[in-house]
Amino acid sequence: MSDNARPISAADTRTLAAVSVETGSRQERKQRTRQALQDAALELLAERGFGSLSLREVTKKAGIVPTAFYRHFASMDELGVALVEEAMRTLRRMIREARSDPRTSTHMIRASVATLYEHVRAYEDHFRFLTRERYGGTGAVQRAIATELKLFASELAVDLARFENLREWSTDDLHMMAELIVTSMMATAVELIEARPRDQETDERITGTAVKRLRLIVFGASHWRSES
Amino acid sequence: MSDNARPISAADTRTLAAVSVETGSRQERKQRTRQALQDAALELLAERGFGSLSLREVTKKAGIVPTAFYRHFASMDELGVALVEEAMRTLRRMIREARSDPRTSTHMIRASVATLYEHVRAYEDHFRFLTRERYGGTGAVQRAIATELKLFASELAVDLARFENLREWSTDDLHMMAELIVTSMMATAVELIEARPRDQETDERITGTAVKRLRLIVFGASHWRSES
DNA sequence: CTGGTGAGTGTACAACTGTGCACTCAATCG
DNA sequence: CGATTGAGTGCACAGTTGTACACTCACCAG
Repeated sequence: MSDNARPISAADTRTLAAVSVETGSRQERKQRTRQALQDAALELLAERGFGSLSLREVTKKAGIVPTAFYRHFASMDELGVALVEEAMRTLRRMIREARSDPRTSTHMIRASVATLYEHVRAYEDHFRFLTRERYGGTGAVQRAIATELKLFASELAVDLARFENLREWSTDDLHMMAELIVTSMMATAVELIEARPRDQETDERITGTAVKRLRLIVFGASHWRSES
Repeated sequence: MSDNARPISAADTRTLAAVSVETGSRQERKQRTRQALQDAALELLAERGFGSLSLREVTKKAGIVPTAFYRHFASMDELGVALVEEAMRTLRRMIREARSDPRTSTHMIRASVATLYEHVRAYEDHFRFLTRERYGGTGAVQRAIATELKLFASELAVDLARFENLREWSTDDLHMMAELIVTSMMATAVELIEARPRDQETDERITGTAVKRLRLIVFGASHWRSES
């Protein structure tokens, strides 16, 4: 493209690692660079897929030399799995919060969407990563997300089983409904992240649609008649 | 260009292009190589994301030299957009078929899922590409898919407006429902493509869940009460 | 028949890729 | 305390990347 001498900024974009004052025990510092690698990757993943992410880029942004990467992960795939775990921890924290005050279904939906909204805005990188790589990913990363998300849906199914309208539902049907809800929430997350322009009005339109969508699903559930 | 000991098979994996007998007019042959490029990309995309796809790989598989790529596309992004259009043509053909015999909602759902199933199996590459890059993609490709899919949902919303139960729905709500249906169908497509093991039983389980899911949405719609 | 057009070729190059190897030197252990 | 460990360094290498440039030569219009 341009005729600049430097192709890519050298090391001025480092995240943590060596730049941070060298304090703490050996283990602590190792843990910190490991986190720096994950942070760097997560940041780079804002505009590109995990598949098109190079080891060198990540280490450069993290502020370490390429070969030092292997002190923390055996491969990029392993980094990816670590990212899945980190992001899923965020997701689980979110559902725990949403679960903390059980009310009537209508208010609960609104409260849940509000909780989702706040978590998406607070942890955009995590949600972007999960939604991007859920289908777009490859190999270990995609598999890890699929597994975790299925587990996540199972937990939700257990919660759903406590509602009166759903008392007579089969486990399979509860699972189906839980997965539909999870997929809907992931779609909402994508819409929030990809939203343009980014103003209050747009956000309210998206969350409003999300509420309607969930309400539609719940209404469907209330009037469900299981048959062949 | 003789007995070079190259690491990767030279040109034995080519798709069409130069390998096909050189017949037809100039335009026809150009069109054929263009298609060969798209086919090659689509095939490579079975196991990797579009972002991590190199121009050289594609041209190698298509059976032409790298620099010849630019005779057909100005960039990889342009190839990507062409792929979106090709895949969307398949999607539209599918919905036209599903729309051809309108029946009662229950039977229509079953028929629609059957149509989806057949098209997914017949054009796996197209569906895999769309579902992968819908969220996982970047830049022009993701935008193109989002636009096309939104258009697609709009068409579906018009169809939905014809149903009696939905006569009084607002345009926005119909849109919301249509998008929910589209997302559900895309999820079904992913499940079918990613299905392991690949036997009749698994396929039936997936399509069965798809039917239930859609039925749940439609039931919800029937009992919907629009309010604040 | 003749000249121009343009799809495809071959060579070249600088940038970037993953990873092997030998190293430093501070934190930790016995 | 001295010995060991292991996170991070620097260099090296071969392979791949996008694309610039000059080219061939079958085709089609005149």
